[in-house]
Amino acid sequence: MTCQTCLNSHPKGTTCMRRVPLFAPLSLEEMGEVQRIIVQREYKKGEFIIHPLKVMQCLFIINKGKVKVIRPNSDGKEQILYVLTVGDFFGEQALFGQMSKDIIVEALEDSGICTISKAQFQALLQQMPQIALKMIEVMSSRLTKMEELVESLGINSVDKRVFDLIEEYSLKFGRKTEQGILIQLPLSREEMANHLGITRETISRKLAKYQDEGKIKLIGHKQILLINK
Amino acid sequence: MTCQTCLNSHPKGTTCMRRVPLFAPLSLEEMGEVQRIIVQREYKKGEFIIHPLKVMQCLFIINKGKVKVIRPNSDGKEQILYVLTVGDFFGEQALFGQMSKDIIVEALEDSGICTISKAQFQALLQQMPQIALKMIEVMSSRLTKMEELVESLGINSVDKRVFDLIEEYSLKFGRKTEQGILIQLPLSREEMANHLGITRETISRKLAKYQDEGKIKLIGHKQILLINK
DNA sequence: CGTCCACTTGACGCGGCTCAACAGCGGTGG
DNA sequence: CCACCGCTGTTGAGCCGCGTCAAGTGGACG
Repeated sequence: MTCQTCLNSHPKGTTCMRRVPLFAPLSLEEMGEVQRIIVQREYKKGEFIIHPLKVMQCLFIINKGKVKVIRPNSDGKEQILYVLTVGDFFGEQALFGQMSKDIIVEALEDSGICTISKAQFQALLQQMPQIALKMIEVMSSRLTKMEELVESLGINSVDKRVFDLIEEYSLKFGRKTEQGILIQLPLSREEMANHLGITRETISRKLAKYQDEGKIKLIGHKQILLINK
Repeated sequence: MTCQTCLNSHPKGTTCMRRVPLFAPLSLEEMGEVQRIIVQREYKKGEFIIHPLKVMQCLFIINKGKVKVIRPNSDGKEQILYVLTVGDFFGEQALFGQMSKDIIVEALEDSGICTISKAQFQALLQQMPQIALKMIEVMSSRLTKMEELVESLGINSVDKRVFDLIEEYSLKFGRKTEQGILIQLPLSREEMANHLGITRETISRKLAKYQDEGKIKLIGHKQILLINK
């Protein structure tokens, strides 16, 4: 199956690949070539895309939706490493040796994921070296992001960690309104807690505190208004 | 200045570059080419190699010694991200946009560092695409390492974090003896604490506890014997 | 409209941080 | 060579914040 969604959503032949940073440096013609080896799959919310039990050596590129990347540990806890969204890729670790087996990627909403097999992606890298350079760039910024998370977990107070997360989400998932920035939360309370290395109860209390202080306004469980100062 | 140490330590023309994973896929001839554009510098223990004040856009490759990579934060605390040693490289983030300005790299002991300027390294990547692939591989494993650290900081107890660090160092810096594995610590107590997101006092107490439990034996401040069970 | 699960809120205990005093070590200068 | 000083590490006491356990609430979704 070729990338139906891609083709469908851009009937004139231009593709959704323009939105994927990894392929940004390619010419239209080259993109067409890549397009032909892409296979798209749909995943329902909650479905596992990568899981220790079903091994799939592919590069995955998000075409629609959001996913979370998790490291589960032995006693049932989960560390959420990333929330990835349209244009992001994952699965590259498995393609370059060094795959740390127990990584789980799960769809946060109904998602469309384009996949390229290991063999074909390696051929692609040989054929279009620009992709390799772009890949280094993206991995470099992901590394920076992980380093920031390490810093946050290592030295920031819980209070700062939680508020920093809200500010990060306001940039990525926020929309400006008159009263402030309205944020569509990609994660539940428990998931946010699992990202910040704290418990669900603690994050509840912190959010309640910020609301008392007039910094934010909680709207249901899935939206936060970050109030202008 | 060309890479004096490299040339000196291998008078017959073979180079120390064989020990650098990044250049492992190159032929001898290609290594010679790379050798010619490398500039080596010596750093004293405690000297800064990368620092916000002295900007240097280079790729750095460790030829001798050890360095620590730090993220300092506004209120004086330091998060130690990595301890790098012979064959490792750093500085690549600054070469691919996205440089998070406030990273510090400091020599843990007298070190010899080979540098390649940004322009020359980019030319190298064009000319020898194998290097780009190897670079992706190394960055992928460094990413995995950071993800492990995030997991550790996020969900492991302090007790487990400290002991895991000892076990990690036993693999990297340990030497087998009759009584157990003798570890040459690359970091001081305070630095280990800054790596694990805890305080110097806490790590002292944990180590004392492990010694009481017969798991380790403290030898001065710079060695630990990890006792066989 | 009803059910259920995620979220909220409270009480309590423990672990690691803070502050403080002291010991050990290395470096420096007389 | 030793005396001094500063820095790092150790140990103790007390406190505070987050985790845990438990009960109650509300929103999301069928």
